[in-house]
Amino acid sequence: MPIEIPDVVIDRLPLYYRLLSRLESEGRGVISSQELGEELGVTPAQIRKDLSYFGRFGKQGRGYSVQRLAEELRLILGLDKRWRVVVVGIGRLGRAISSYPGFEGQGFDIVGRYDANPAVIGTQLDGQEIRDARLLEADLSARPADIGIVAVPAEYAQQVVDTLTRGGVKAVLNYTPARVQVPPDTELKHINPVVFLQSMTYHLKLRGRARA
Amino acid sequence: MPIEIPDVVIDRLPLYYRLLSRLESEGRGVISSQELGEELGVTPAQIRKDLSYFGRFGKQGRGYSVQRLAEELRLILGLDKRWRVVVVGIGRLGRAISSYPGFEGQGFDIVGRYDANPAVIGTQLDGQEIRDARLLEADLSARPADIGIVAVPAEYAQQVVDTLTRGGVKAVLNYTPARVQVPPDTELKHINPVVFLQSMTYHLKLRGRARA
DNA sequence: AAGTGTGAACAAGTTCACAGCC
DNA sequence: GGCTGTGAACTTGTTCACACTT
Repeated sequence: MPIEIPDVVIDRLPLYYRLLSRLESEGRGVISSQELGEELGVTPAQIRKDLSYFGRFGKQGRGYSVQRLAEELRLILGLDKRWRVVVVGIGRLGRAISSYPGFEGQGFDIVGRYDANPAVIGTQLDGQEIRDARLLEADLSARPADIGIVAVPAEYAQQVVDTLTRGGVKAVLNYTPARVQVPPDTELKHINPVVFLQSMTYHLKLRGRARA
Repeated sequence: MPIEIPDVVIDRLPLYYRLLSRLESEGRGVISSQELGEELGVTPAQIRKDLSYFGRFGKQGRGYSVQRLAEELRLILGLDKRWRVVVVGIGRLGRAISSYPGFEGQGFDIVGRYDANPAVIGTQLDGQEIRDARLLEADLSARPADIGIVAVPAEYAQQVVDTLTRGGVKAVLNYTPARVQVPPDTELKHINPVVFLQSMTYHLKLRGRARA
């Protein structure tokens, strides 16, 4: 692909993929951009344009083969591979995330769980031992990982991220409210529920539903 | 404000606010858009433009009063009010979310926790009883809530959301992978870690770090 | 001198609309 | 006839650059 593909497009693909994947399992054969759009709340033109960055997957007058398109999206997103994920910080949140049943089926293998709390280190979760966070760097050099999920207290976020990137991790999902720095070749995304809520309250306030 | 404020602008305000709030507690008096931008990875022009939608908060030649700007953002985002939040689905994830210490300090009160599992109903969490999800609708009409957080199994997401909106909730944070419908006057945001990971693997794949 | 606020220029992203193919 | 793929038109969002204020 010679031209640069906008990030917003990439971010929509998993949405398309999820629906296609469901339709595929339901045995649906063909679908139009019209119908996809209705289902997803996106304009049909948007979907066609997005897909056209990657190739011509549809048939005029007919639509898209659900199976074909799902497979193409798997390839585009790299979901035909398995990805090695480490989770650092096995508190309440880290526990919930790392046991999330949705990862495995989508090609994400939790290959390591780390914590700094002596009461937690050495205990088992889903049949896997939680390891001392100090071993993270050595573990990564022995057996690299692709993705790091960070769910430690905010004040440790940066040092954990540094360890991850030094260990060759090229994508970080940060559940901490701290903004962290990563090298330019590393993907970084933040998940912070407070930020989501705060932008929603702006709209709520305009509707006058606030209480003192 | 006569003109419409873009949603992307609203979404950046909590980011600005978080930094300002930290600087405020550190006693920092004044800051320029330049420095704010460096700290946040945003251009100074972006910050000035965003703020200009809401008023003139800076002083030429000087910058912004940290305290003043933090206060203005609190007002804009409605963070001077307290917001009533109910959490539906108290499994591992719902438990982690609803006990997240960041909410309370930011004006979000968890006023109700609901689950459908008899083993969980009636138990305590942070000194609050987990209630039968079937009581949600009645509870909401007696004591309304502003925001609903949904962490139930995906197949129940829509019916929970319907109950919430029927009960007058005007903002929903959906932790479920299911796409749900809400009335047009209701805010809806999704948090789905798999979607985040899937868009990151697109970039990872381009760097050739995948394993079979 | 330094830094805001903002119209104007520019860039990015979305939708239109239709030629072309099934 | 129906629906894709895609340039072109349009809309939205970002950056520039400078008049203005302290």
